Amino acid sequence: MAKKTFQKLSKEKQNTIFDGAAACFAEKGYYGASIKDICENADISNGALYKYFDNKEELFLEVLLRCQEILEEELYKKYTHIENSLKQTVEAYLNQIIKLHQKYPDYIKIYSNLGSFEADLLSDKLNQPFMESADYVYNMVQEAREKGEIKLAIDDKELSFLLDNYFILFLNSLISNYHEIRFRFFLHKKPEEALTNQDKINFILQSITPILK
Amino acid sequence: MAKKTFQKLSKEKQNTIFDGAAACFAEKGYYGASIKDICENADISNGALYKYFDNKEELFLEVLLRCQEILEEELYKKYTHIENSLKQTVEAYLNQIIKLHQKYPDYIKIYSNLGSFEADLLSDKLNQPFMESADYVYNMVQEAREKGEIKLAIDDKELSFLLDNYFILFLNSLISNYHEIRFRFFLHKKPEEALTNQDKINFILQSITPILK
Amino acid sequence: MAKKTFQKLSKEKQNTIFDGAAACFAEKGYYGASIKDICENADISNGALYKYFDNKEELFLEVLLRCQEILEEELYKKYTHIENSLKQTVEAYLNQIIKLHQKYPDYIKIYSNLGSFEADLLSDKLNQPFMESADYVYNMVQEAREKGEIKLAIDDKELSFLLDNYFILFLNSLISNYHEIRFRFFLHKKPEEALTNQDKINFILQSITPILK
Amino acid sequence: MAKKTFQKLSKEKQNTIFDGAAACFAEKGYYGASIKDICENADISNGALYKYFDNKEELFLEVLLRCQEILEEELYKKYTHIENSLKQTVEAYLNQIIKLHQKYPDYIKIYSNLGSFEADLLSDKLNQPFMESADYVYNMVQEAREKGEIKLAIDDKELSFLLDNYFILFLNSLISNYHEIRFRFFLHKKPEEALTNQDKINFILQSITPILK
DNA sequence: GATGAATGAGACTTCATTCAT
DNA sequence: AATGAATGAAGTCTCATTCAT
Repeated sequence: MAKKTFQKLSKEKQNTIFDGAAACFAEKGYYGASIKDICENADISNGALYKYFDNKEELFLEVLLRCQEILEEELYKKYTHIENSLKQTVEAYLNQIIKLHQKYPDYIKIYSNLGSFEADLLSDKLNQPFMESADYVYNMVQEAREKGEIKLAIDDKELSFLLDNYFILFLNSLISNYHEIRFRFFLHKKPEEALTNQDKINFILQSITPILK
Repeated sequence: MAKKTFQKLSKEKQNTIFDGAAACFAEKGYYGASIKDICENADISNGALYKYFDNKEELFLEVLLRCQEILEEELYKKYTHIENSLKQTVEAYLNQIIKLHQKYPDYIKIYSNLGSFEADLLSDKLNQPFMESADYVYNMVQEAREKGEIKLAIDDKELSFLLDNYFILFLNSLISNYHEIRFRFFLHKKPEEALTNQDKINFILQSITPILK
Repeated sequence: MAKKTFQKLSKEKQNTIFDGAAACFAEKGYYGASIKDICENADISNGALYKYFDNKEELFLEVLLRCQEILEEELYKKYTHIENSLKQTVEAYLNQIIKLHQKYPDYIKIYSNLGSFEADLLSDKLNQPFMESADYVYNMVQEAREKGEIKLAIDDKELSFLLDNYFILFLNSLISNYHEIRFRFFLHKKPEEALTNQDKINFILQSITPILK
Repeated sequence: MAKKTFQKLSKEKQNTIFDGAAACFAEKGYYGASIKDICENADISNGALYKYFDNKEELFLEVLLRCQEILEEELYKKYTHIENSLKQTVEAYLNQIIKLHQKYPDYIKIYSNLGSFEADLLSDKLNQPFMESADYVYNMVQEAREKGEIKLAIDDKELSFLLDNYFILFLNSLISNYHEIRFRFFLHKKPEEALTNQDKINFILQSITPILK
């Protein structure tokens, strides 16, 4: 946990610091990001950082918690209920992921790489994994079930897993070149053709259509 | 490309070196892995590494190529045809992923993190992204279609994307704590309950059953 | 240019660092001098050096500027006017070169080797070559001409070049074994005989006598 | 001294090796030149070098001896007698220096930097300094004296020193940017004006004219 | 509490030299 | 005799962290 000194700072200042750190971690990863760069990005002195956090690892963990906070605030809180159909909710959710990525690209990049090296390295320190997304999707499916929207004889758990897969890999495609190319492959896009986010959304919506009534 | 000196080594020695390097890259990522550690792991002297590769980056790229080679040899070559039903093929493929992971955990970890920081950093050097998997799955679906196995009114591209999502996220669950917990969540496993790979396979097979005849 | 951190140091500390570096560069040249040795000589930590200068090359250039500064302060500023005869001025100048060499042997050695490998290597970085000496000697001759001291029908440019040759090669004899032996040869000194600086000065003065009235 | 293995090689091969080494030493100095580069330049294997010479230092010393040999063969042997006047001999000698430099630029660069760092470092190993040039010039003056060519009341030793200064600094101007600029300064050449070797020769000849009859 | 200079271990890479083939 | 792969010490430079001000 961050030191008291840090907690006395204004929320605004705290977020400025997290933003600077997130930018560095997103660009180069945990090991690649240097304290010097982070301090410059966060607009604080080298010494100040060590007044706020014990060390680099603690700072990284705090940035991860800030990720969680952002997802909570910007994604899950906004979609507690299905307004219309499941299909529309899925579309809205995918669009919200895009907005989220536009607003917080660095945090999203860090989050989506959680499965990667560094996160595992620190996983024993991260008490509660980020299962908000999964939880949210499960609720989404349950509501749709109640509204009788689901045609296919598929279990709620299975369907929510299936949908969450789309969300995870769509998010990855915003961040990783590899996943962008993977979408491009399955959409049969030629190298010279543009691939828009709307193309990907349409593809996903098309994919789930036969599942729904 | 690796230097001549490296190519003169026996395939066995070459692989020993790749294995040592892969272990380090898998554990700590590109930036976190040190040349010193790599050399100790690979059982070569510090200087020798630089007789074999121009620098750390080239070594990493060569390890990625070795990943590709392993996947090619151990996964795709073995499943060119659907022997029985699509469902059985999916099951066999998932089991093959497990075997592959048991035999080459480090390479698989590196591969599955390709979407991450470092890989993107080097992505312009990686000429051909790893789309073998996607290609393989697409063929799998086409064959199933010809055999009239698919019930759901879903496009080949869409279904193969859906299946490939399972493969990717199943593979991730072997490697990343986060994805393991995610499976656990969707399978409604309690913290004290064990989660076996067979559980995950059954869950996936169950999920795709309504899609098939 | 040196970094701010360096410029904040006291002049004394700055010169201590330059002195340490100069000693190493004088002894082993640019490539031969190691950062480790330089830091030990300069009594600073390895890391500190890189807070002061971007890299070894910049440090070397700064040492060269310090050379220039020393020559300016200790040689040229002190002899702006011919007090007595040209001959006496030449003698005084040669003696001043000796004092300078005694006080700053390392800087003088570096300066006198400016024509050498490394300096040329860095010559595009050295904006203004060290032509102070040449300029000074030219003024010396002009003043002597005005005072009617020159007998020989020789141009000012030619005479000043001739004199500057003596100064350069006298300075070299203080530093380089080769040039010391060369003096010894022309003075017909036997191996067992001592060769003093005064011998060399007398020889030069004797040489220019027939040129003067 | 080079090992027997080296001495068994043909003179041609020996010189090829010296040439390659000289090119490296001339470009980067003793410490800056690497054995790897030298071997590539000399077109021999890394191991062969150590069959021919004990180590880098010995190789460097042998290259210096080759310098001496070249000077001997190409400069002093060709001018044992004054054919015409001293002035013409000086001119011929300066032109010969140019030719020598064109033919053996690397050796000449090394030679002219003898006064520098590395040479001193190794000076105790260099048994006989290179006084051939000085000796040659002294003879030149003695012959001129006998022929009654010298007007100025100057001693042979002094005049030969004076002349040798010209030769040394003219040679330096072919090699070092610093000495080139120095000539430019004394010749009052503007930065945009070209400075040819003939300009420098004329300047020197003009300078010595008043000394001669 | 905040600064940023200082530290020295450790990063990647190159080096002169040795030695098995 | 010749090769060039192997060595590991040492090169320059950066790093996370500490500490005097």
